[in-house]
Amino acid sequence: MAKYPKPETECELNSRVIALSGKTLSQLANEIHWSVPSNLKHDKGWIGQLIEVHLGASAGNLSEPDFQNLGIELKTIPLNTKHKAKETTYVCTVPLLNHIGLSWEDSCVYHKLSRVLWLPIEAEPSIPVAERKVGLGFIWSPSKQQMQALRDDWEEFMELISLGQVETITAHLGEHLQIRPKAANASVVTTGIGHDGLRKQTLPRGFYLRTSFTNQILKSTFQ
DNA sequence: TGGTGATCATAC
DNA sequence: GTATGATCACCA
Repeated sequence: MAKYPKPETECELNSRVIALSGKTLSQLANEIHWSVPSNLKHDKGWIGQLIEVHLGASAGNLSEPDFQNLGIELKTIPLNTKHKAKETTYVCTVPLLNHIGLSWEDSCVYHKLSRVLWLPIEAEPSIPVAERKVGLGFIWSPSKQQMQALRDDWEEFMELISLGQVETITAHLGEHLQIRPKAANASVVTTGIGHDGLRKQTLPRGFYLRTSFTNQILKSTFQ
């Protein structure tokens, strides 16, 4: 029997989230005999994976929700001293090929964000990783307005991509969603559509949620 | 000092 | 390379 079996219901997941709130990362790491890195420079996904184990998320690299049976995606939110989101949130890879006719409802952004368990965690560099505390997580779905806003950004991006303008897209575009590189380094390439309409090797990119968007979610939840 | 562009680890 | 998990590092 696993020490942290997967939660069977949303209610059960919620109780576990409440149990995690207020705990430090060293407490959580000690429970599963993990050592705490002194910084996250070489362990950028460490906190996310630590939380996955504690909540009984299906570990692994499947392109499925973290809690498949519940259809819920887990996302940690790094907070600064003002308790605001410090970083943008990665959503998924940008489809650069075979996206013709792809509808919003069939997009990875729509699916990933339809139901999310947000878990705020202290992330000030001045606080040692071990002493950082987990906040109170909550399960969220986009409001009608948020959904429409995300859709508007997504459609704008997908139009540019289908016109072969991927390389003109910068992180400045998009009100709530943005597109930035998502790769091991700048020499990684994937196939996309060039400005001439032909296939072209280009840098893989991902969709990210701006901090203003996640902060809006935090505010409406905790105000 | 905040946001954009770049990068890190790991499984397959 | 792509998928998972994100934060780092630098420049405006």
